[in-house]
Formats: sequence, structure tokens, C-alpha cells
Amino acid sequence: MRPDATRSESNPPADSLPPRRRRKDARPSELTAAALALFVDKGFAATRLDDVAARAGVSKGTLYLYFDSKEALFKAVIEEGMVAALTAAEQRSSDFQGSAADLLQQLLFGWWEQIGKTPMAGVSKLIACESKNFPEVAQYYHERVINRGRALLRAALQRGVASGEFRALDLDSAVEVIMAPLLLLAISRSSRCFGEQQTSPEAYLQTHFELLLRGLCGTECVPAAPRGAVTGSGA
Amino acid sequence: MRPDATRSESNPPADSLPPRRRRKDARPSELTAAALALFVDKGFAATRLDDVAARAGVSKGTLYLYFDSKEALFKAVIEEGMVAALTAAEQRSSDFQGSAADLLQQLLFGWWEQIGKTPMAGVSKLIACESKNFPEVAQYYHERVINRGRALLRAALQRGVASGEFRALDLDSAVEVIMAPLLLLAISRSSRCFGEQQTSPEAYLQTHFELLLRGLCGTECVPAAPRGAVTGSGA
Amino acid sequence: MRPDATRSESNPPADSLPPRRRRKDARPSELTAAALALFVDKGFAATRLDDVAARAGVSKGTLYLYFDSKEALFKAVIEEGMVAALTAAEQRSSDFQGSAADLLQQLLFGWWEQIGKTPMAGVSKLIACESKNFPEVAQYYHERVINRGRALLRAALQRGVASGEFRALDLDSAVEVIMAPLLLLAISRSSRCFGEQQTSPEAYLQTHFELLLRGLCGTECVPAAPRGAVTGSGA
Amino acid sequence: MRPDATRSESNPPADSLPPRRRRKDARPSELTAAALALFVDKGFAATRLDDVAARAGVSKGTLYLYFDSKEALFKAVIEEGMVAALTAAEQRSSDFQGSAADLLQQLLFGWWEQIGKTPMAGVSKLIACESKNFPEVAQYYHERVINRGRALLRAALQRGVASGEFRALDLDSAVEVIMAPLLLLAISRSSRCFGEQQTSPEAYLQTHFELLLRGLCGTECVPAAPRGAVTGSGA
DNA sequence: AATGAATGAGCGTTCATTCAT
DNA sequence: AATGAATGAACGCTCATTCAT
Repeated sequence: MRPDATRSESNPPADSLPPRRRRKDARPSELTAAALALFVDKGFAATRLDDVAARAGVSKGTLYLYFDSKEALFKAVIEEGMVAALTAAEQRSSDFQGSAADLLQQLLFGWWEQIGKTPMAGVSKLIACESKNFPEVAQYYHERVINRGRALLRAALQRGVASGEFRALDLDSAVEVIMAPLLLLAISRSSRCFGEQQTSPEAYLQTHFELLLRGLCGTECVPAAPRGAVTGSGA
Repeated sequence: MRPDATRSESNPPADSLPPRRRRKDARPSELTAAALALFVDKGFAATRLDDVAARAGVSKGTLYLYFDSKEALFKAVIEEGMVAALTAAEQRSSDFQGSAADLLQQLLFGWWEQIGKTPMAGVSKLIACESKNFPEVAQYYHERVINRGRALLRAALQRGVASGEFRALDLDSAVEVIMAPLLLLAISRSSRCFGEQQTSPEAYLQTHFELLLRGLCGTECVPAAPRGAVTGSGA
Repeated sequence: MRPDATRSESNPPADSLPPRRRRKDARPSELTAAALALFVDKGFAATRLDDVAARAGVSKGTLYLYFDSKEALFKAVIEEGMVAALTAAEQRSSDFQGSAADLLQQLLFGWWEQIGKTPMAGVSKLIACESKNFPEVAQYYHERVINRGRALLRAALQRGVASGEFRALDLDSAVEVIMAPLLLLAISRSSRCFGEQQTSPEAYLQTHFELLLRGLCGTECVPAAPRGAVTGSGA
Repeated sequence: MRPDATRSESNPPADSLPPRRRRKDARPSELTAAALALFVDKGFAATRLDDVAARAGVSKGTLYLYFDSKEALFKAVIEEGMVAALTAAEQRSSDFQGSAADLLQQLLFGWWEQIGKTPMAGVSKLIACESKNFPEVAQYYHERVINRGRALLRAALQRGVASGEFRALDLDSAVEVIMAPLLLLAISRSSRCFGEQQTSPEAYLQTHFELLLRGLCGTECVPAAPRGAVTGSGA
């Protein structure tokens, strides 16, 4: 019940997912889809298994044929989300030919098409909201999904820096700064908060991309030059 | 909801005032501080009032002397967060003299000093996680805090555009894109997820600011353009 | 409130039907029977649902499979009492052939047999004790049960008056005066108060009936009048 | 809390009231009056001491200056009711001169004037509703109040029988039958149930008295005579 | 495989009671 | 004498989990 996370965790924390697969093969994804929707909507603790079952059109008992517990259901939901995210990432990054800027654009908008605007975006909100209650799950998601995305971004940046397209900069920080608007967009859309969509996701992403391109390019932006002039002769 | 609640949460164990009276006045904010910490940690539904009471050093019944229900406590927590956020915002923006870039810097790092690195940052996570369960609260927070922050940012951008410091751009989208890393930083720190703090918040914010400054400046930033040409022929 | 609930409360421990199904059907009336007993004994507020459940041999949670709340359980108890009372009343009054006096006797003693000496008598106490807390329930009980009983009594009196068997009198008051000892007997037995049963219910009802018959008859009853003169100059 | 009645009952059950009088002398009857009203309205268990205190215009703590517990308050309420009832009874019965019928009338209507229509009538409801929870209190009330009333009535009846005014009859049953409409009237009025006062209390009592007088008088009411005739030639 | 009745531990809330002021 | 803040045991209700069918 209370996902305090340090009980009966007999699954090897290492590599492949736990061998608790007995009936997982037949596990209908209607159940995890229903669970994802409700977990995202109400949060893990506030979601009742009755509601999950009802939304999937089965009885509550049936859930237990496929998942050992509510917690197991949560993990399965995240797991499915991870698979989807990784699949999408593979599509986005496969042997891209072109400028670093184009690659960057491809990553941003590809993410939107394949994750951000799908129900999978809710997984980000789930991780954000429940990571304290399910540290291993969050940890695992991190290693496999977030870090993967980071690596993709980082490689793109590095390519640009190497080619002179982009200026030199703190790559690690930049990666996080670039991902943040994506993640927040996902969370926002799952929460219907942080701005009742004043701007469309596309405009938002476009602006993000434009700011980035300029921000990354190797030009001197002479920040010191116009400063004194502003208060004096500004509009 | 409860009025008298703007004290710090660190109560010196011995003081001049009679402890009964002192307690009575300080209680509400002691309780909301405890509640904030636990709500952020475990989420609203998974937080037990026993734990809130215990963390505040009172009995469970005492909570009900100050708050009518768990939900009322939640609302009070957000309300206190709003007060703090608005106060901080006012301090950051009051009669600033200087360039738009300096103002932008001031807003970003001022947010960090007065919100982001304090427990108040947790309020953002709370809103993100619980807004579906408390739509009116989220709505209200939006109107009073988020929109307020947006307005400050927007004014700063507009000042820069007017002075020629910044290029013309989609202000609404830009405001959201600029705030996103801040909000995600707050959520990240409250969730201990999205990157076990690979980079320090300061480096992260600094990179964000630098990318921004360049991204906003009025130069043509054609990829691979020769360096020297930029400042000369800006749009 | 719950539909399927008109069985006796004595369930034979072994039967032909599969016990699961048998239980499911019999549950509601087993629960209301247990609740009636305890509500009558301790009052509504002082009765714990644990005790009701325990008395019915189920767990506390099971109550909520059949009744939405303690209040709903209360209403169901009264409703069942209404059904029983109305059924009994119908049997007592259906196409009675005989004198008004006989009908009166039949009503009084029929009430005793079918209500007064059964657990249903407790419903009267419940209504008396809880009507302020459940005004709509009391109102409803009144309209459907008490008024029904009144109408039966009133019809019997009117028949006697019309036939000359009874003298003319204030029917409404008389109906209430006649019912009062029945209701008080029901309350008394449910409360084990108002006289630790000094006289048997049968003797009590017999005396009530005899007083009534004489009180209703059409003779002049001048105190200390000579016996013989009475039947002669009636009216 | 739970008035299970067999705990810390160290008061001699016999004659004078328990020596728990420490501050009883100053005990303001506003408190018991408020308690009486609320106990009658909501029942003992459903009455909150906050409400009693508020109704009496004092703080909750003050109640405990005068009463050791909620149960003690209840007992005090009944005690005061007993005193009032006994005082009233004394007035009604004091050396009455006149016929037994007149005495009967005096008792009935005197009860109404001095008990039935005063708030003291609520005590009867309290006893009826709570006697199972406070058996000793009910027992005591019975011995001192109900039995006292019974004795008065019984003496009146006996006087009438002895004088030939009334016929011989089962005195004990008659006493109960005669009191029943009074007690039910008291309960009815305290519960606002059993007939939203279709008839006025006065008409009700008058009818009761008239039925009684006729029912008690020594005439032959020839119940057997008109019986057969009814169905034959009745209206 | 699927159901849904049953369970019981757990939590939000109430309120009689206490006690420092 | 009077207050009202504080307590904690108790109760209504929920819901994850089990299991007989």
C-alpha cells in the first residue's frame, strides 16, 4: 500500500527487468493504458484499482491475474512507457545526415511527435510526482530513458561544437537546459496547469528552437556593448 | 485560509513570550511548513495527517484546531506559498535600473535565491502533481503567481525589444520557454529526479542565462557565419 | 433503499443452495436485523458499525457493500419496518366481518401479535428517539405507517358510530388516545423502562380494550348513576 | 464515553443521591437546562458538550467545573427533572377534596400544566431513549417518579372503586393504561413525531378523560348485545 | 480466465477530557 | 472561577487484496 519502496524488493536492481513475468506476456495493455491515464490524472495513491479495472472494462479481481499489486501495476506502466520512449528515441537518432542544427530540430520535434503529444508524455509527470515514493523506478527510468535522451542531445551538441556550428559551452548544463522545456511541456499537458496553453505546443517548441539556435551559435553577442546606451537613448 | 501565517518555521525552543501564546500564533505556519514538506515528498493523498502532526510536534487533533480538513490544509500550504512567491517577485522587480539583460539576470537568479532554493520551490511540484485533483487551487495559483511571474518576464523582454537590446520575437512563447527551466528545476529538486543533480543549479541557471542572452540578441546568427561579420550587419 | 430485503433473519446454517449465493441474497436483511436490534438498544449515534457487523457475523467493510452509509442503514431499517408493519396492518383489517367492537379488538390484539411482540416494535422507539435527527425519515414513516394505522382505527370507530354501537365522539382525538397505549407499550418493551413490566402485555391490552369498549359505548355514564337506568335512556 | 453503566458506579444505589456534591450547590441550572434541551433534541450520544456550553453561554471547560463528565451532566439533568416532577406531583395530590372523577381530572390536567407542557416533559423522552444506556438512572427515575405517579393514580382509582363511583377492575393495568397517553404525549411533543399534533393536547387529554370516565364507571355496557345486530342492520 | 463478495488494516475526522494560564 | 488550546482514543468509511466459485 504505502510504496515505501524497501519491502519485498527481491528483483535484481541491475540489468534486465525482474523475472516476475509469469503471465506478463498475455498482460493486456488495456490495463496499463487505463492505469496510465488514471495515475496521470489523479496520482498513484489517489487512483483506485476499481476505477482502473472499470476503465479497462474488466473486474477488479482480473487486475490481480496480471499484476501482483498496485505497485507492480505502476511499475508495468512505467516499463511500457520506457519501451515506447526508447523505441521513439531510436527512430529519432538513427543515422542522421545533416547539420547539427537540423539534428537538434529533428530531436526536438521528433520528441514531440513521438512522445510529447502522445499519452506517453504522462509518464514524465508520473516520474516527477511519484519518484520519491518509488525511488528505484525513478532511478531506473532515469538511467534508461532520461540519460538516453541526454546522450542523444549531447552528441548533437558536440557534433555542432566540433564542426564549428556551435560555440563551445558547458555541455552538461546545456543538455539539461534544452530538455527542460520539453519535460515541462509534457508535465504541463498532463497536469493542465502552468498555463492553460496560452501558446500552442508547436509555437512553443519553435520559439525554443529558435532561441537555442541563436544561443548556441558561435557569434559574439557583445552583451556589454549596448548596455550603457539603453537607459540613455532607448525607446 | 487561516490568516496569521507568515512566520519562519524555525522556532527557538525557549523564548521570552509565554510559550502558550507563542505557540498559538506560530502554529499555523509550523503546520503548513510540515505539511508542505510531506506533501512535496509523498504527494497529497499519500501523506498522513498523523505524520504532518508528528513532524510539527503536535497531536493529530491539533491540526483540526487550525484547519478544517486535509484539503483546507493543502489550500493553506499553497496560499502561504503564494504569499511568499509574490513577496519575492515584488522585491525582484521593484524599480530596477539597468539594461534588460541585467533585469533578466536579476529575475532568474533572484527567483533562485528567494524561491528556487527555499522550500517554497516545492509548491511548484505540488501544483504540477495535484492540479487535476484541485483544479480551483491550481487555477488560482496560476492567476496569482504564474501569471504574475509571466508578466514580469514579459515586461523585461519587451523593454529589451523596445530598446533594441533584444530582437523581436514571439513574446508569449518566449516567456514560457524561459520559465520552463526554472519550473523544472524546482520540480526536479523537489522530486530528486530528472537528473541526480549532475550540474549544480547555479551552473544550470548560468548556462540558461547565457543561452538566452545570445538567443535574444538582435544579431543574424547564420550557422557557420564568420565571426567578425556579426556585429556589423545586424538586422 | 436496497431492494432485495424481505427475508426472515433466522438463517439455517446449512441449506441446499450454494452458501455464497444464499448469503448474498439474505445479507441485507441479516444486516438490518442486527442494526435494528442495536439501534433500538443503544440508539443510532451510540451504535458502532463494528458491532452491527459483528452481530451479523460479517466484517465492517461488508456493511458498505450493501449500504452506502450508517444513515442509509438506518433508513433501510425503518423501511423494512414499514413493510412489515404495513403487511401486518393489511392482514388485520382485510375484509373483516363482525361488530365494530370485534374489529377494534382484532386491531389491538392483531397489532400485538404481529408488531408489538416482534422485534419490529423497536422501530417505534427508533422513530421516537431519532425523529429529530432524521426528520424526513420520521415524516415518511408517519405518512406511510402511523397514518395508515390511524386510518384503520378511525374506520373502525366510524363504523361503530354509524351503527349506533359507539357514541359520537371526537374521532381524531380518540384515535390518538387509543393508539397511545400501544405505542407506549412498544417503546416500553424496547426500552425496558416505564415499569418493569408490572403487568403482562396481554393484561394491559385487555384492560385497555375493556376501558375502551365501555368508554365508547353509547350510554350515559353519569357517575354514581343507578345501574339499571343506563341502557334505557341512552344518547 | 460509552455509558456502559457498570464502571465506577460507587454511589450507594439506595436512598439519597450520591455524595458527589462538591460544587453542586453552585451548579448553574443554565447548564442543565441547555443540556436538557440538547439531549432531548439530539439524544445523549449525539449531543456535543461544545454545543451545550455554547447554548449556556460558557466555554466547554467550564462545564467540567460543575460536572465530572458528560454522564454526570446527564444524571444531573434527570435529577433536576425528578425534583421538578416530584414537586409538581406534590402540588397535584395535596389533600384533594371531591369525587374520584374530579381527582382523576385534576391529576391528568395538573400533569399537563406542570409537566407535560413544560420542558420537563423532555425528561420522559430522555428516559425512554436512554434507559438502556443508563439503566440505574432509568431505574431510579422509575422508582421515584413513575411509581410515584402510579401511586397517585392508583389511589384515585381505588377511592372511586371504594365509593362505587368506579367499577372494580385490574388496578395495576388500568394505571398503566391511563398513564400511557400522557407519557406518549410527552414523548411526542419532545420528538415532534407520532402525529404532527393533529389534535391539540387539550382536546387529546379531554377525550382521554371522557373515554376514561365512561370506561371506569360501573354501568353495564352490554358489549354482547349490539354485536350481532351490527352487520345485519348497521348503517 | 474471470468474477465479485468479503476482508481488515488504515486514515480522516470528531469530541470528551485535561490542564496551563 | 473561567478559559480554550491540546490531546488521543474512537469511529465512520475506504480500498488494496484475497479467494471461493
